[in-house]
Amino acid sequence: MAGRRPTLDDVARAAGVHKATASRALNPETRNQVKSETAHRITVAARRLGYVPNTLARGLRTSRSTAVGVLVPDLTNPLFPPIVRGIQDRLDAHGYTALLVNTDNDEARERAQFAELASRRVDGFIVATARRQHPLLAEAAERGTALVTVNRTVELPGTPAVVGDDADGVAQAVAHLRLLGHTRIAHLAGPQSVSTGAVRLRAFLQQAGPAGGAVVECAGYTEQAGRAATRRLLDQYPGTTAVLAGNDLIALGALAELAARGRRCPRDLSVVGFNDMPFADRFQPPLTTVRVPHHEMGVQAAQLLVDLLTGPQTIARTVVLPTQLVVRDSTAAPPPPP
Amino acid sequence: MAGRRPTLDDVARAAGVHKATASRALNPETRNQVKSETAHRITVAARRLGYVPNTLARGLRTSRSTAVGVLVPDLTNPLFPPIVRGIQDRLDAHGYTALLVNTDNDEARERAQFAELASRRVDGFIVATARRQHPLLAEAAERGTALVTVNRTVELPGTPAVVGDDADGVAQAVAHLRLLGHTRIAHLAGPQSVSTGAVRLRAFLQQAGPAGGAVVECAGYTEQAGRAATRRLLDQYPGTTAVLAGNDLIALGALAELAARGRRCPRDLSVVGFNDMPFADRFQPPLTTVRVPHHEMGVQAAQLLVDLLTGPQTIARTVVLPTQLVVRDSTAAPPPPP
DNA sequence: CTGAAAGCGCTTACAG
DNA sequence: CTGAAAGCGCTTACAG
Repeated sequence: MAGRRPTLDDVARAAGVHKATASRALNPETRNQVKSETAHRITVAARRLGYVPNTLARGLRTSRSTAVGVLVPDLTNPLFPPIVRGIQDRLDAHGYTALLVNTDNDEARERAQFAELASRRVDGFIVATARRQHPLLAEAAERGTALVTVNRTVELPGTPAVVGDDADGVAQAVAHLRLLGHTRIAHLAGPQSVSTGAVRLRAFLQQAGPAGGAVVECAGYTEQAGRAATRRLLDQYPGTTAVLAGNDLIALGALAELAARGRRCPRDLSVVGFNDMPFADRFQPPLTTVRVPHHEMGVQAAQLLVDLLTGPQTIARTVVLPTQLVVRDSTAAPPPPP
Repeated sequence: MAGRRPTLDDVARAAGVHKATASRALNPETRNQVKSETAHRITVAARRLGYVPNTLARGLRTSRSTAVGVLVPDLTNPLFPPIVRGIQDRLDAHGYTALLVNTDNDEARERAQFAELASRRVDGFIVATARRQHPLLAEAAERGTALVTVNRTVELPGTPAVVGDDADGVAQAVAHLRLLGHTRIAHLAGPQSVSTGAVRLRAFLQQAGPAGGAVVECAGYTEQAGRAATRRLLDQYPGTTAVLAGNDLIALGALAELAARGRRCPRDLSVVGFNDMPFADRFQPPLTTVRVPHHEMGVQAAQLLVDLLTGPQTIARTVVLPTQLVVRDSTAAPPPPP
């Protein structure tokens, strides 16, 4: 658009030096290789001309794009903006840029987006779409692609991940419900194809003990799936007095189904969510939920990837971030038995 | 990361042709320039080798990055994910990629991010951070940078924009309140440095008529600013029975201040928001608000920019999208006078 | 400390 | 229809 941007050669000419010298002067890492007086002259010329280095040309030469691909299912799912923001913040601090794509939980779309990112030669990937079994990620890891998963894990040994301590979160939630007097606690489990769904269910079963609690699996982490699952739950296990939802959206579905049946939360049924998504405190009723540090998750994932990209031989770590139950108004003592 | 990706030359060699021919065969636009048998051989070789074209190299040569810079204040503001998603969806359809950055309403940060995008040679910008007076955008427009604003406008003649019909939205909201019987309607105006703040205020004053309604300006489109403004409003204009908030976050602040004073919505005060942000229907109380088609806004903004970038001499249009009042539970008839 | 040269991976007039 | 060559804007060994 702009009428030909000045190049390094333009700057060099203006400063009366060779473009190689200009390149060295303008790069902080090599600036000490040039006489400070010359460097200064070049800097001034660059500023005067409004020179903006061409990152693409630089990347072509160095085979590093300083760009990172970020895969999320859908940015409009309120879970992801804080994660993405955390990623961007930390990436920025290291001079990287995020290339963000949505997969809509569609494998074909995910492959297309992945190829698009690859064609832009991203240096690595931060993946929030991981399923436990994930051929695309397996292939990428096989090729030596730098890869970090966030919020979820993939069952690929050696793939670094940043996740919340979901098991502890479940334990806190169940303990809270027990303390209120609940004995018939059910779990609206998230999809078992995804690590969070599996981990939270396993933790629930462990907390529920040998007697066990009712479990209904949701088709997805959506309000609609949560509502459908709640329908089944209330029909099959009418004695249930408390529910631990796989996430906040599922909890929202439970609240909707409750309302549709003319039952009240928490009077008739206590509901605990998972994630503490934005504005969960403003819902009707304000939602008791397990807070997961999403922004920090993104920050750590970005840091992990940067370490991988720049470090000599960084060990692949998995970072587990603490979770915390936030008690609000959707939980209360169980109703007296009829 | 991956052990040297195959280049066009590798593909050409594998197919026994010159790389120029391979280039033509692999590009849909030039494929007809090569014998279809040869083209097929090249395509097969490319697939076999797992060839992924290098968009950076292509961009260097063609001086088109097929990337677009997108500026938002803060992705975690629930207003923006739908807009960004709309942008991405339409950009994708045209082979463009969005480079998304957050400015945090900080001018220095915005300049830094803008320069970063410029260094990545984005073909144009979609700007959701526009202020009415915006030196950075003025400079960019001056240089001939392709630019579209979304949701807000900048006072730069000839700059295309996609906005909601805010004036009509305000009219609908005020009419609704009037019909309920309200006569003392106040406006918690958004910041006047931003077009939405100014347009909605102007429309409100027009609807309020010569008698006028109370107006308090918020320092920002935030819950906190909304709460502070509500405090001033209730102190100075205790007779107010209904409030039109500059946006939903401001409305949320109003609800918070109300709750803190032990007053109820809608019984003591009706509140109308603006935007219909995600989950506004799940708030306590479900919020009456003016729906703005954010996803569509993003779609249209992306289309406008693509037109600008690819069209011969496209006229700069401004697109105004319809808004619609959504009546929920935060509005009711005014309380009987004491 | 600075310059000359090569090359990153493409595309595209220009020949043939 | 295909090839040879130049060049997009950088960086970086290699000389001097």
